[in-house]
Amino acid sequence: MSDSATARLSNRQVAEIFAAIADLMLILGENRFKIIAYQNAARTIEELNRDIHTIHAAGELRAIPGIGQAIAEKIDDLLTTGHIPLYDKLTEQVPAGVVEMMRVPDVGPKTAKRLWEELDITSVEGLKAAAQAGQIRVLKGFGAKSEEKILKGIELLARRADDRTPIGTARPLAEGVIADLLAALPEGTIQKIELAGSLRRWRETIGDVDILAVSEQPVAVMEAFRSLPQVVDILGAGDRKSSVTLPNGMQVDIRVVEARHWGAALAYFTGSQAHNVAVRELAQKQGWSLNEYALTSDGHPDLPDGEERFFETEEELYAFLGLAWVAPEMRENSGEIQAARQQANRLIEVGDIVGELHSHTIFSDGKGTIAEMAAAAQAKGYAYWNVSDHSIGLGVTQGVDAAKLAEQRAEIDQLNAGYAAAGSDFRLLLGTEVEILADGSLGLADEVLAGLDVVVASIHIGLRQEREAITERCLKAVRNPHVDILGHPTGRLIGRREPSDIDLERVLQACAETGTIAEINANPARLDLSGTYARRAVELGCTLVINCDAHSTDQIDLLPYGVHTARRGWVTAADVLNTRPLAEMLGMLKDRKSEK
DNA sequence: GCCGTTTTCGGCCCGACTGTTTTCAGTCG
Repeated sequence: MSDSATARLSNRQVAEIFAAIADLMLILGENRFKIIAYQNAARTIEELNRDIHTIHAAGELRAIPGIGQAIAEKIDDLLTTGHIPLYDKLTEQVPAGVVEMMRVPDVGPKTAKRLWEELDITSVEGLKAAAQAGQIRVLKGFGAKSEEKILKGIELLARRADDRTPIGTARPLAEGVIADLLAALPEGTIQKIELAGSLRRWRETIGDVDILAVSEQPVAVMEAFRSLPQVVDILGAGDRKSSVTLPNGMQVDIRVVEARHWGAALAYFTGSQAHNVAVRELAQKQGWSLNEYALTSDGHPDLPDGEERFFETEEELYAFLGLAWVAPEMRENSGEIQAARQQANRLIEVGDIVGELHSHTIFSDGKGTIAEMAAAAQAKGYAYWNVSDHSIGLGVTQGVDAAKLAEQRAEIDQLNAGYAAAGSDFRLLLGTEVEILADGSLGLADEVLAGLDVVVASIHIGLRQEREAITERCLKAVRNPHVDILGHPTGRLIGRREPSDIDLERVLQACAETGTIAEINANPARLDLSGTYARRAVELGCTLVINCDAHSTDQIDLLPYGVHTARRGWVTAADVLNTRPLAEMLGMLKDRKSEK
């Protein structure tokens, strides 16, 4: 940890420290419930949609679920002094390499501890050498196979640089596995098959792919699954459950259940774990024990123990427990169970989106012409499409200036006249994605922006500015009456570039005050705003827009990534600008300008 | 360590698979 108490820790960094405390306690054999408390705290902090410094300053740490007196004090220590005495003490007791060893698949805390204490192994490299030399089999309970497994695990660890895969990579691969598996089996072998786990919840990064299927021939499904051409390694091979890895190192698990178990099994394998625990606790209070197959009476007031209830759908299971069906995207134990007691949440759906307000053409870095993009939009059933090429001065790409915009306007007018003549209601709009320059001024003059239909303002350069500078820069753009939409607000690229240090709380507040629309960029590399911040934006009273930021006609198909990200933020169609028909949408933007 | 329309103390989710065992512990999800 840094000696400087002034170094500003991000929510993620704070979360990592609490997760590290939990890891160290695992090795030292601390009370397991205490460890769970630290793990829960780490997870909660990681997923907070407000800056932890803000919450700390407001004295509201204890209001965060899972943060009690003891952990709140430790957060206070960390944020004010840069240290947590307990953490410092734990790191002195356990070599860092021993914690690292737990990252090797199939090496857990017990194994790591024994290897350290009994063989003095304190690093992954040392572990590899010992396994190769056949030194581990001498331990009681270990054999040659254990050594093989460890070496395989280390290889796997090295192969995947990051242990989570961006959803944009994972989803097509997972869908390919399902398609190939269905094709490899005689028709009808599999009655039902669905992605579960974090993919079904549309998390932005995926740990393992979970696939759930119904079949009366589980063994045949297992064999076909493990024989798929893209399988490079088989990690587990049971009669109803198998695990394999794909060439990119991603793990895929499949599980086959009976049809009557589908509802409970799909809920179970969709998770999240925290959501499952909360649902099970709820079941328990009603006298039922819940597993991945069924509810079983256990201490029920009116029933003998052991009575089973099966559910063919998730809806039936939730209803039995007195809950409305919970959308998978909401299942993070962040209030969704309380919400489902009241009523079902009608979240936004892909079909609610009727237009796109952020797109590129060959006038900047896009690959399609205006006409080609428009044709793709019409084919998609959209009612409108805003052409918003980058403004000049972005450096990495050519951009539009006043003259180019006039050229685009002429082309758009002509195309629109054609649509009108053909009796189509589809309309092209002219906008721009104007650069928010380093000082907060914009890449095009106000007079030029005033002549456009919908203006998106975004940051692409100078993303590493310090917090105050980049926040002020953004606020200035948000307050500009000609700016309608703040594009991909944090500039992050998942797994490749951290978000800028922008104070989103202040920026979103300003959006709410000025009526500037905050974007959820649907490109799976961005998903910016994230689900958690989208939820915060709605809480603060912002209107959102979900845009594909398409640079080619096929990128129109990225929309689901944006909509499901919005659903992770509990967003409804009413919260989103481009669910509105053209006239209403433009009216909202106009009202906003007159208020500014 | 957290938490409370059964509790401020006493709970805290459940099962498959693996390897090395002869009945189970460890790991994982």
